[in-house]
Amino acid sequence: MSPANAQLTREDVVRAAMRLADSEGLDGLSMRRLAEALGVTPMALYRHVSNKDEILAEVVDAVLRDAGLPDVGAGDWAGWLAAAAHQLRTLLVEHPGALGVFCREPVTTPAAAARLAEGLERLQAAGFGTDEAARAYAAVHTYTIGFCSLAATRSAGAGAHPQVAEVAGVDIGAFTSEAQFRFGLEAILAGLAAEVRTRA
Amino acid sequence: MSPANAQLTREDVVRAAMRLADSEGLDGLSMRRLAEALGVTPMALYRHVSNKDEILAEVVDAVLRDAGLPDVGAGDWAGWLAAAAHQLRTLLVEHPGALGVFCREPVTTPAAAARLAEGLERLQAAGFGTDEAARAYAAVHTYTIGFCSLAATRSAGAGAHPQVAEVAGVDIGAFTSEAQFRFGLEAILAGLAAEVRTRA
DNA sequence: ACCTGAACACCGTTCAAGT
DNA sequence: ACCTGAACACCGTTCAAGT
Repeated sequence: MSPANAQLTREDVVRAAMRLADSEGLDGLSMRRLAEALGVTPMALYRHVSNKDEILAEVVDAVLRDAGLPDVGAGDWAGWLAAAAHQLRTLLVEHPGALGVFCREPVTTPAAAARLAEGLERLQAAGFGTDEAARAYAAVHTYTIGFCSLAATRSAGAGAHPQVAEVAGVDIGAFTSEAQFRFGLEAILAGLAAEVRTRA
Repeated sequence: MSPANAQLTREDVVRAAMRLADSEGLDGLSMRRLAEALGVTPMALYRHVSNKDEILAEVVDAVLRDAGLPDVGAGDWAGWLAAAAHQLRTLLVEHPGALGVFCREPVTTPAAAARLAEGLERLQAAGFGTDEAARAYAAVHTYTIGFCSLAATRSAGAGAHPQVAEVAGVDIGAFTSEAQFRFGLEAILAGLAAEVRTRA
């Protein structure tokens, strides 16, 4: 089945891990299944990566790098943050393997650092202080990760949970809709805008 | 060692699970270790609960019930939401087992439903529409879970990760401080206040 | 009714060995 | 240099059996 006559590379491992996590979900990504998908024994992977966490970190970096950074006109800090948040949400929905990493450990890969650096630059250019810019970026980032983390529990199992639709008369499913994401994001951005206005 | 002469009860199992998760972290809570702590074989647990998820759900409900609801004067919707968020954050830091459940599945236990119901009541009394109230509650809830999820990755291992302090010149550790939590929370609440003001 | 022993189908990872 | 086989120390859960 597997046409992998050629030698296995680190890139092969990472790309296969992305595909496996995309299709099977985060729980479906195991070293053993990954090895199977590559037509190789589990231990062969350890020639190319030192452990599973390293694979996941590479998956995150690949996903962020593939996406690039939001293309928003300079000067519009809120627009950039919003675009970055929406883009990150889309990525994490499509790549549950990456979401798992964000929830498990601090993500400090090159692509993540580049993203943070550009965010800070735009915020500072708009009048945010150094600390304030970091806090603003972190607030949006935290909200986005949290939202995706909750959203994943509602969709991943595809019926794993009893599909509880209502709690206290509220449609729980709507908690993870895109409209809900936008609502909360805009509240944060409005709050940040008010904050920076008082500084200026 | 174990003085469990008396018969095992469901309550015993849940309380032991809380203690284990509190002391060993979420990863340390396994059926086998839980059984060991109770001086019993793993399968004995299945007489009292149907699976691990059920234990975790009970842990969440016990934690929320023990905490009660914030005691804030009527009329102050923002104060109540802020108190509820800070309280939830404290609970989740102290009980990583509960955090794991929030990140894994929709929490719809009685105590969670009571919490949601009171939040909605207060928001609606303050002029939020039915949908708007649910969205406002969800935004704060999402932010809080997300924050705690990220915070847990920085502290749980207690040095499991290389303690990367700086990314792009920013102190990553500050992303999960209580001051940062307050900052983001206040931004959301300010945004929500502005939103409801335009409705009124 | 309550608990145990043995087993099934999984994990991540290490170590010694093969080519 | 690259991969394999066997093994270690774990998981959650089921099933048949013991008392």
